[in-house]
Amino acid sequence: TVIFSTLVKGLCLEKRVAEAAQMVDRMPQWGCTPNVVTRNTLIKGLCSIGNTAVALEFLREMTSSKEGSDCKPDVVTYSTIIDALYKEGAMAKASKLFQEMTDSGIQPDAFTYNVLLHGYSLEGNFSKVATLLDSMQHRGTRLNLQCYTSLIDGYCKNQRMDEAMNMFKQMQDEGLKPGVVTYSTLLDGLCKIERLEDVQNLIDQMVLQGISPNIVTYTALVSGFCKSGKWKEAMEVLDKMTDRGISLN
RNA sequence: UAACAUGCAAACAU
Repeated sequence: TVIFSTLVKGLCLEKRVAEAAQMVDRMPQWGCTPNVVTRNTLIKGLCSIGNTAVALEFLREMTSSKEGSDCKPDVVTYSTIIDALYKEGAMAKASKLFQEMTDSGIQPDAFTYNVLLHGYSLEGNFSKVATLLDSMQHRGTRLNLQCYTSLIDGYCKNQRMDEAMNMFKQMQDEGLKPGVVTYSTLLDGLCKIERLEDVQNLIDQMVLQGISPNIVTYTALVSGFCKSGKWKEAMEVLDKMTDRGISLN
C-alpha cells in the first residue's frame, strides 16, 4: 500500500490524475488496499488539476466508508480540500467544510487554520480572523511560520502595514524565525506602498539573520523600485543578483 | 531494536 501510494503521488505530480485513479482502483488485484493516505494523495491530485468537485465526491465516499476501514477522512483530507476551495476563491464553501470537519470531531491543526486565516485576511475579513485565532487558542493550536506569513500577507495586501509589522515582531517573540517567504512578503508590502527606507532596513536585517533573498524577493524589489521610478536602485538589484549568481528570468 | 507514502505561506511580464 505504501508503494502504491508513492506511485499515485508520482502520477499526480505529473498531472496524470486519471491514471492515478485507475491505479488506486486496481490495487486490490495486487492484494493491496488503498488507505487514507492513498486516498488523500489522490484527492490532492484532483485538487491540483482543479477538480474539486470530484475531490468532494471522494470525500463523501470516505465519510460513508465503514468504521475501522482506514478510509475515514482525516484532518489531511479536509485540509486538502479546504485549501483547494480557498484557492478557487470559494471561502464560503471552505468555511462550511471546516464546520463539517469540526462537527464530525476531527481536530483542525495549524495547516487547516492557516488556509482559512490566509483566505479571510486577504479578503480583509479580520473579524473572522480574530474568531479563528480565538478558536486556535481555545484548542491550544499554536500559530506556525506559515500562519504568521499568511497573516502578514493579508495585512500587507490590505495596506495595514503596522499590523503586519506587529505580527512580524510577535512571531519572533514566540521564537519563530521568519523565513525567506516571510521576508519577501513584507518587503513586497513595503515596496508597494513605496516605503523604501524600511525596505532597505529589512533587507539588512534579513541578511543579518542569514536569510538569502531569492528570485521572488528580488522581483518584488525590482517591481517596487520601478513603480517608484527608482531606476538606479532597480538596476543595482540586478547587479546584486548577477553577483550572487542568480540568473535573470 | 529498524525502513517507507498524503495537506498550508511570498513576487513579476506581453
